[in-house]
Amino acid sequence: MKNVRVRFCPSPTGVPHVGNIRTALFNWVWARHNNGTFIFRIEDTDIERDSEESYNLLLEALKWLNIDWDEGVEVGGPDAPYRQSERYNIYKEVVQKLLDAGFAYESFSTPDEIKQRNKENGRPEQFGYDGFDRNTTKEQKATFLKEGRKPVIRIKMPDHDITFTDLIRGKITFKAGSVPDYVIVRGNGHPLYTLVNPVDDALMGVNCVLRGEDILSSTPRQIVLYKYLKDIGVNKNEGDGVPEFGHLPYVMGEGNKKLSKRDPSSNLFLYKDEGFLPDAFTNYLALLGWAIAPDRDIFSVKELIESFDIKDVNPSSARFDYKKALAINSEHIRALKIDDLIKYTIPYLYRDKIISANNFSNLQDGEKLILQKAIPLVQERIQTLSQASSMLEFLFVNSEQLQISDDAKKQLKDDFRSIIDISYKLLENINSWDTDTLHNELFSNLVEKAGFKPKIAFTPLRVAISGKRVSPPLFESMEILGKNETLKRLLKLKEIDV
RNA sequence: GCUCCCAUCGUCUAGCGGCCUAGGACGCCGGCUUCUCAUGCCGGUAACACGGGUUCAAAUCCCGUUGGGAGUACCA
Repeated sequence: MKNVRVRFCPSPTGVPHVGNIRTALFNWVWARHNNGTFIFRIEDTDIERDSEESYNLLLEALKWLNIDWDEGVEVGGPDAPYRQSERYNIYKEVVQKLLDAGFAYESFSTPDEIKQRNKENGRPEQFGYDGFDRNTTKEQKATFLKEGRKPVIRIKMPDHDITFTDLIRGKITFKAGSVPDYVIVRGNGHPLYTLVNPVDDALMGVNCVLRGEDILSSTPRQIVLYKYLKDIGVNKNEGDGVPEFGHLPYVMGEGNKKLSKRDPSSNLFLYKDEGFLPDAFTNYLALLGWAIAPDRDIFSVKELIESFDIKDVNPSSARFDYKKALAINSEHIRALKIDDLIKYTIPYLYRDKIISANNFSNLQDGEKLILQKAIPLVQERIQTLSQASSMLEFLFVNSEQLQISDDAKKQLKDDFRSIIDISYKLLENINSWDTDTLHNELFSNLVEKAGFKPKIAFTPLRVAISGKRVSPPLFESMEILGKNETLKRLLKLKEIDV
């Protein structure tokens, strides 16, 4: 098998987008599956919109999902630099060669003139450029330059059909004449994406291009350029120099629209902040357009890499379903070993000011102990890591700080004080303070002897202990809090106004 | 307008001519378990867009229609 060389080449604008990152993921997985090379290049030729902040967010995004790269920004490589803003000399040279070979030409027509000509010839406005300047003579050129015109540079498109085999969609043919001669360099000398993307892929020997289907229709013109680049000797790829293409289906948002940058749910960091596990999010992303088996959809990154085949990717677009993503995340959380779950949860608890440090070893001993006992209690109850904060907060405050929610107060029936009384007297005299004893004693006294229904008996205790209507298991929570604190909380509830 | 892509339950998908009275997952609705909430287990709901072919046989192949989407920039 040939050495697969794929790349991810975003332009650093805005915050990392779920659809974009899915593209990065599929490239990365395909590289790893084939023991190939994953290149990370930055396409920052749009001075207006690109930002350094956005670049850093891109790094952070890939780091979060554990997507690493073999060549590219930060790590370097044989084809450095990997930021296009640092490669202008290269492009300048390539353009000159294309011009010399007659594959590209200077075009002096202004947009208005093109529009005007289309109108005069009865062509629709969207027809685009008409090839008018292909044969500009030296004299005409001199006149134009004297007029102060600055030409753009266009690629000469051939007049035959262009066919390629898409890895995901099969054979695709574009009719001759459907793609006009397109601009590769602006009038001000600034190279455009249309040039730099194929040029860098050619120079870096990228032989497999996996990208969103939104650029499917620009593939024919790129194919032409790859061939020209091969002819002028700036294309490392074998054969005619054209890489393989695979156009990934869209990730859709609400309605039938591509998940847009404006849609808040497209922001990758939303999921990080909510506490999606990186592997779980990767799992879900991979499910958008691909399946590991007919009857399974939970898998590890390792399994993904082993099983992934770009040819199995579904060509139709997929909707991002938050609830399904949540369900996948929940399953991953439940499958975690306790120590790992603690490790993953700590940053969120720290962020929410529940605990005092950002990693386990810097925590106070008491906090460590609580976490080790409490995390198993919430493992089956949280769907995201950040949910642990609100669920566990009551274990990290004292009885004075504990808030009793209105929702919890509503659960209290008239006789709750007597239940608290009985419980208090009972618990006061318990010496072995563990879950089983607490359960047995409270159950036999409140339910069996006093005749309360379990739900009636334990609700006031739950409210007293957790301050909430819903909490982790009651007796376990009491054990973690300890006798002293538990009794204080019972007293506190007794004196509350409802 | 022109070019190109897409089409199985509400959603993500399995299916690549017979194993399909279409399988799984999420969601939703019931039930059981139960100290709340979850988990777990059991059950239910629900789809091949339409019309023509090809074939002994079509969700699967071909054509058309309809519907969705993208491109048609001196953005990427």
